[in-house]
Amino acid sequence: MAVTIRDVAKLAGTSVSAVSAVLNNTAGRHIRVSEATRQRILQAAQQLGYAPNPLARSLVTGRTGVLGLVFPYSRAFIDRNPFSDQIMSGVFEEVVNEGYNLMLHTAVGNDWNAADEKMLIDPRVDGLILVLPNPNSSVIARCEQVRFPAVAVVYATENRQVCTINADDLHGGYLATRHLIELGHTRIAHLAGDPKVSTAEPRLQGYLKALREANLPVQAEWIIQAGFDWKDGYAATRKLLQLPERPTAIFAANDLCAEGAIRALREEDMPVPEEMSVVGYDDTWFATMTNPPLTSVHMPIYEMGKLAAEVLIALVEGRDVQQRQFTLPVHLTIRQSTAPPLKKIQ
Amino acid sequence: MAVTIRDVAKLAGTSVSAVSAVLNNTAGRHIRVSEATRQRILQAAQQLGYAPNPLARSLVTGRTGVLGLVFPYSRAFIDRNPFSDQIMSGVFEEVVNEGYNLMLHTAVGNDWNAADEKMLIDPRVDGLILVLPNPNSSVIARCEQVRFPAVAVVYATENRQVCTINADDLHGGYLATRHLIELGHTRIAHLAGDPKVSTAEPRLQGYLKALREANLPVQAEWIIQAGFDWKDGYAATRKLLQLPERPTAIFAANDLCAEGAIRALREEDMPVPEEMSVVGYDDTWFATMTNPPLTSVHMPIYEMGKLAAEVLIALVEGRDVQQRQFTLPVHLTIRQSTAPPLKKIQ
DNA sequence: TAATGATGATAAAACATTTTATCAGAAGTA
DNA sequence: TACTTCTGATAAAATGTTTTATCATCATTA
Repeated sequence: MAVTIRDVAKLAGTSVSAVSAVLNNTAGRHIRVSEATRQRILQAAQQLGYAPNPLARSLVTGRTGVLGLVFPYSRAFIDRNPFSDQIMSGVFEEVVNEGYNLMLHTAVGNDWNAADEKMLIDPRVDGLILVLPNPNSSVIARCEQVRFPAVAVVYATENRQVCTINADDLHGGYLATRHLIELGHTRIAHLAGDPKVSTAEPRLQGYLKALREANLPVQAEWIIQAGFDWKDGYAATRKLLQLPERPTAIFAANDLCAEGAIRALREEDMPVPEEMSVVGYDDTWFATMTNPPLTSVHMPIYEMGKLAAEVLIALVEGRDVQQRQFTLPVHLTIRQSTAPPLKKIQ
Repeated sequence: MAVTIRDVAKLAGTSVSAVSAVLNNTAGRHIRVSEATRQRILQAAQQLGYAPNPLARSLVTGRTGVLGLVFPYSRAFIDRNPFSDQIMSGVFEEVVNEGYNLMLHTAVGNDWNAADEKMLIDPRVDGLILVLPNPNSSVIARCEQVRFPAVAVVYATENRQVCTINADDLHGGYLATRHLIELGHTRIAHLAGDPKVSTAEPRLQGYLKALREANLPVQAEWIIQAGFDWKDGYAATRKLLQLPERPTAIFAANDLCAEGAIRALREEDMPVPEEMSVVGYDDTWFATMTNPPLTSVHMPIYEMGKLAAEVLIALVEGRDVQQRQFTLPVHLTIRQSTAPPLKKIQ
């Protein structure tokens, strides 16, 4: 059906190996071919519209030019989280620029079983980019075990064989909280993220660090186990507002969580930022769309995706990567959801 | 390096073909194998942790179990448009459920050149899902020409060989406009989408149809060529507000465009919906996040993605698909951005 | 008893490449 | 002249499967 290398060879009146050498620009290495036949081959290939079969090629070379991108599958995560878009966007940019292709993988549950792992570590891809909430995922261990090229976008606490990429979430939590302190707030709540997700803990630690540094007491009931979804922020804030002693500022787990908080506040007629300051996290495009626009810790998500692809490609191509762990800097983007606290007239 | 079928055969003390037959559950068709050796083979495969090489398998079977998903590459489209997420989410759901894999493709420019087409129509994928703004894209033509299984998610005006999937955008435009008319509006503007995108025109036609049906005059300066991005809605609305005779309601090209409109109105201290009603389009999760939450035409984007994958899989597996064009229904989701016009006291 | 048919199994072909080994002839060198 | 080296090229091996063809063996039947 499709035109093969044999057809080209026949039309050019030469051998299969000569065609292969010419079309891969590898003539002169093992196989020599004269300029005349070179031209004949090129012309024949052009005439037949020949395209090499990547499967056959990969089978013998052991390389496919395809990278696997692994996402934790959850409809919520993919559907309504700008995070996944941006990381994919970054990965894509690099992958396309470097002439690679991208294969998408996912798990139906939260983690992977042995059968899934076998599905991931697969000759069809040269390497894997693992976007995982859980740094102890068995997939990572498996990749390390069989030395399959992989880069994990995850906040890894321990030293790992696999390259890991994360943002400085500890500093992010610190920046957000310090900003509120500098505005004059002393009663600052934190809506913490899902503790199963690796970024939740360092953000909380950053929050605590800033409080300690300013000699502010840590109020246990102002640290609420919320989550990364919109509804988590909403529910947590409602809980917060029922406390006898209310905070004057909220540092939310991420932008969606912050939006949930703003809604709960709006329902209670507490204007943001006048009566309550709110800081988000991630600083995706979504942060500019809320009302008021969110002050948020900027996470270089796009850059993390791009870097992940970059490192993986280096690994795949055999270049040695000296660095094991990459921690990208964060910064604070100040918008209109934060302001000094109201002076209480007593 | 990796364990092959030959290793399994050797350990089981049998032939390669027997192993293949047993592991593919195809024993009895051409090759017969006794229960005893069957067990030996199974045990050997298990013991060695054998996984078949998909490349080699695909090379001979001509099937890969991989579908290609083609997106128009634009950073804006991928980054900040809930549309792409949802369609991908739908495709993913079906693909995972049916045991297929997904390969992501894109073009750096807006369309594809001949070299790109060769890259898309590729033995590595069994078929293509084409998410294209332009129904006249050469990729579609190419797929039709070489009879490569493909499904296009696009509003196709003409009858095509390739299966196309779209939503009833004409009816959507009609629903949005009729809703405003029923609220009592008589001066309704439309911020039209990019005419190069195939959904723009039918939405405009639906708008016109509703106006005609209600015997309302069509005011040319109230139909503004805007676009599908946030900034387009913002700019168009500013233009609209400078007109001597202002409308009392706006039907925007999509939700992002509507949000831009709301912002421009907020800057001019025109509260929505009191002084201006705004209707969006798409009804993604984003529509619930704006202030006020958007009345919007619900597009079954997720379902379109899912259906696209479903149809393509049917095509790939050789089941005959009787229907060529699939048009999914839309409906209106009413929220708080629309209200009756203010009664003018004269 | 010879022919037929079923059973269990294997060898070999095919898939489309790349890579390695081989080979004939020309040219250069002792 | 005889030996080596270089040049242009091809045949064959290898990649890891599935599929087709072939082959014994044994039971069944005429």
